[in-house]
Amino acid sequence: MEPKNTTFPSTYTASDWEDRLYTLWEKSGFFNPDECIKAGITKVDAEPFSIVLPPPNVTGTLHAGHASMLAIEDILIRFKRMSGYRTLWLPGTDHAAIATQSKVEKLLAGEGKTRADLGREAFLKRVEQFAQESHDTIIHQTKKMGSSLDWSREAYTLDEKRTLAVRTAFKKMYDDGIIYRGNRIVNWDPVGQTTISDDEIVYQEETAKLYYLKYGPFEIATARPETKFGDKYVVMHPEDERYQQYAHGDTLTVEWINGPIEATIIKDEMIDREFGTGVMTITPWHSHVDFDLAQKYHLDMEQIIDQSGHLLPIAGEFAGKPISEAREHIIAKLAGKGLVTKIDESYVHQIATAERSGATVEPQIMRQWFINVTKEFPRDGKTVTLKSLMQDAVRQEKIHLLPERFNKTYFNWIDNLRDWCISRQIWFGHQIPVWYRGEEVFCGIEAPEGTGWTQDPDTLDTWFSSGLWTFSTLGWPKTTDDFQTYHPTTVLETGYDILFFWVARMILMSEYFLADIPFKTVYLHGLVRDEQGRKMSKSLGNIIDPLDVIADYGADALRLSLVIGSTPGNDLKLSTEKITSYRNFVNKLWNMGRYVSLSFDAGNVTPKAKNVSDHWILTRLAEVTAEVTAHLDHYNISLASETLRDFTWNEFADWYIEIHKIEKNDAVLAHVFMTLLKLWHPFMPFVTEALFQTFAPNEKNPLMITAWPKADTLATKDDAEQFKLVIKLIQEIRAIRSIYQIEPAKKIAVTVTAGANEITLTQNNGAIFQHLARLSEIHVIATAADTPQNSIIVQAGLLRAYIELADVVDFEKEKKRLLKEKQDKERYITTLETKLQNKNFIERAKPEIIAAEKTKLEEAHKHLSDIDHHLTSLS
RNA sequence: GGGUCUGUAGCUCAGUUGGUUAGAGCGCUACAUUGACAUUGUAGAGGUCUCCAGUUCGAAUCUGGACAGACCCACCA
Repeated sequence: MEPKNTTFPSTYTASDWEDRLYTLWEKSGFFNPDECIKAGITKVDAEPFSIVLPPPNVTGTLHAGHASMLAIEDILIRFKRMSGYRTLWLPGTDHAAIATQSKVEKLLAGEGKTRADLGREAFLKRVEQFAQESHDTIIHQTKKMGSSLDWSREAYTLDEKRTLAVRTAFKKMYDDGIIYRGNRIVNWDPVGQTTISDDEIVYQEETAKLYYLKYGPFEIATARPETKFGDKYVVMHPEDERYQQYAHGDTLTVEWINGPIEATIIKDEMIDREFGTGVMTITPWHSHVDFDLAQKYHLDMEQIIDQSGHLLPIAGEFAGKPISEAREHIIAKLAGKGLVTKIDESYVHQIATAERSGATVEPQIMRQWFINVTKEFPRDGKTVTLKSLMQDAVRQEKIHLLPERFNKTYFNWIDNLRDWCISRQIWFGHQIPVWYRGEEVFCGIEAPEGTGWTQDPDTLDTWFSSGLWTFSTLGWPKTTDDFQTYHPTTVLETGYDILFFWVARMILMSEYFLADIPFKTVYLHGLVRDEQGRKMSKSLGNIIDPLDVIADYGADALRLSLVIGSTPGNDLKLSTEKITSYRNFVNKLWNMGRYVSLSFDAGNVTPKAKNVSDHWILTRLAEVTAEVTAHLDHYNISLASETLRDFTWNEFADWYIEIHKIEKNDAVLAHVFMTLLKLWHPFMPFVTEALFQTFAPNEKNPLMITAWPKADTLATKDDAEQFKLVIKLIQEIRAIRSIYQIEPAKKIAVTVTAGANEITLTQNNGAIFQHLARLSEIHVIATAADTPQNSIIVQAGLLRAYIELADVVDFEKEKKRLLKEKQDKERYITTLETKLQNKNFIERAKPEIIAAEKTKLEEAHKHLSDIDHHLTSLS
């Protein structure tokens, strides 16, 4: 039979459909919740469901990790939209200050230029041009994934509205004294020529030389002799008995690199007595711990190394030399003076490097802008700090992290949190809204009136603007409808690698400015790795480009492979084999549609269960609908799609469609298939919409906005149960065919029996066997209560089938098979009986479990007696 | 140094509060193939649930320990 629709090809070609369908959806306007309300699809007072897209950096293109983020979020959004929620998914991009600037600087370096050659204005133009190109690429890729984002609300962290939000936020914090400017020790990146935050540091293990130096009567150890010129404090533990003769504050003259200096004894408990000799000298200008110590005792601090990594005049003859060059010379000089006692060549330590430039971070004391995370202020009659606000949001379960174990990591991070340095010495970003004129300082949203003002040249850490993202995108500081409807947002879905960078900072900002949480649930996805579990990187050449995959396999296949097997907090391995297998599944679904189209009659036919197979499939459909809905409600996206896939392939395609070829009920077939299209739509929007449009072309009412299926059914459970047994029995019979290698052409004659008070074979499922004769070469010759002679027994529940195979079967072999089965069964019965005779079990186990065990025992006894009976009949 | 997680079939992993004779996909083996689909179907083989001890009537599941691995945080100079 030809398909009614002769244009229904036997293979689904994703590229023929995807762009067309995305345009169809976009034109419909239904990505925008306002349009859904206008069209009556969503009720005005419906519960809102909102997600703001974690804005990709405008540094280039999207990778597999972005693709997985888009897939997960789109699934949640499409599911909720179909379920009737007022659903908003808001897109945007991030200017990503340092990352973007350094990318452009690299491009410039290729042309032999630096940012200084261009000047601030021309350089910024260049960056913005690059950012615009990246933006366009990213939007194109995002659409290719099928993302149902509301483009009418698109935002950019550096656009006009977000700039207003940033300046408003800065001014408020400045006025409240939360933001302050101060001389403090910061992480200086000598290559990027900017400060960076603690989180932008990557520690790398390095084997270096550890020098043991004579410092007066003491011996100190250092890996960095070049910082030691100004060391005039020597620190030891107050309870260290070796140094009892020295008191805190004592001074003594020691011979040092450039001649004698006066050293002061400091006693402090932070010293580890076990390390080296238990004595160290400090360099407050270039070490965080030393700085803390110097502040504690009000010690002098002196700069030794300049911002480009060269030694200052304090180094005497070494002044002007870069660190790397100076180190060995300094040691040589010290050795000449007899001050080097030992050199440990294999000292392993962690050195701090800048994430972006790769340079070794040099701590420096500099004048920078900070957010004070420990400043106390009143809130609702209590005294709070930014730290405590961040802790409480999660501790009081206003925000749920998924998986929950990240709570601990989160609290741990906050405990160790220091003031956040928010100023950066780069050009691309939000320039700090502070102006100076002589001693005057002005902070405002606009530049101050009058002449002679100059704006602070620094820009803000990019995470300052991203921290405002959940509400700056919704119109804040204005009180817009969007803000009132969609904030706090429902879910934040992002990678666990930016929990601190971003998630924590959004909580900080939202709690401070709105006294509210930014989102209720945080779904933290893992990293996408290659098939061997390695990170994807250019140098390994193992990058899977989402666009390539979409071109070769289609967006739906990519989405499935990114979602199935992916659980919150765990990394995902992606391989082409995996993508291929889901492409196959997409095609399988397409062909199910092709089969359904053979008998599909447009027009709404109410499905009515006739055959037991109908009762079965409708009951299962209802069960699966309920399961999938529950899984999605609990963010178990992988489980939801696996449940659906198993049902679609193993039950609907392999059984129901096969049976439909014999026992037709077109209305039920079409109903189940159409319901499956809806259930699958969030996971694979393209192929489901393509099928939907093929069956019932309706561009105004796409599948995308049809109502999510309900889990009720007209079928009866008993009939469904009965059919399950029949399926099981057929599987047993097929196994026999395989065991005895009975050729497929040969029909098997089967006698089916069931006891009078047990499940009986109705006219209907008796018919199934007869019809199945063609399908699985099973031929039911009778239904009887008696055991036929010389036959093989198979059973499913209380159904039994006797297969008459006298001409093909070696009955000695069959006896052996039965004896083995008997042994297994007896062992099983013993286990069950022991269990059921156990008083503790009877008293403590749940009644359902006991009942289930009893049924199992009953069945096992029945099977055993059947086997016995059959064994005697064989001999 | 502190912390988190993982260890189940050859591979990738499910396994909800302890209770079916421990599951799936891929791979492997055998068979089938004009059929909606060779991007398919049917069946099979394959597991001491890393190891040891404990709690319990009962442990893949809970507790302690060992071993192996992954990751995060932290400038012991």
